Amino acid sequence: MNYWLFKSEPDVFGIEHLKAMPKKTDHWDGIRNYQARNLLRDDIKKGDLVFFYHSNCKEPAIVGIMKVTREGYPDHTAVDPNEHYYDPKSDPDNPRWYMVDVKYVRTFKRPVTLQELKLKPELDGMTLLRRGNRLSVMPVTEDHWNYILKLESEPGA
DNA sequence: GCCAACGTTGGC
DNA sequence: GCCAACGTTGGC
Repeated sequence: MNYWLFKSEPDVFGIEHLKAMPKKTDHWDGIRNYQARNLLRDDIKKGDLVFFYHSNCKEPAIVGIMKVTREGYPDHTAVDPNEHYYDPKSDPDNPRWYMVDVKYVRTFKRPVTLQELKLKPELDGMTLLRRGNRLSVMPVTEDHWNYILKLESEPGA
């Protein structure tokens, strides 16, 4: 079992949106970055746990946990011209982009903010904190995962 | 295959 | 709204 972190803009699709979906489940579509695509296609497995991260907002933070319920399969929004993330170069017979299904597990007792994460020497080297990092799907080590859960249980920063 | 131009991400 | 970082595109 592995751990991951997915970014999403709360104004577009936040953790509350996922919670409100039928079966609290949705597909994580729209990823158009090859490195992230490879993770979705090859490495992210059913049962893996994922931090839900709110990006590009007032208070960037890890806000909860979801679980992978279906492993990588072609992202159909890439071949639909009506979709915002339509990619005209993606061939329906040779899918370029992949997605997984995720299910809402729980919302954190409090958001663990980016600002707070940056202060912790225990999290040095975490992909999310790397300068200039723009990956929207990334791995989280087990140590970092457990440490962040511990932070959640402590009083706010 | 190099690299400048351009577009996007995302924190601040 | 600014801008640094970085991925992608396309001319050569």
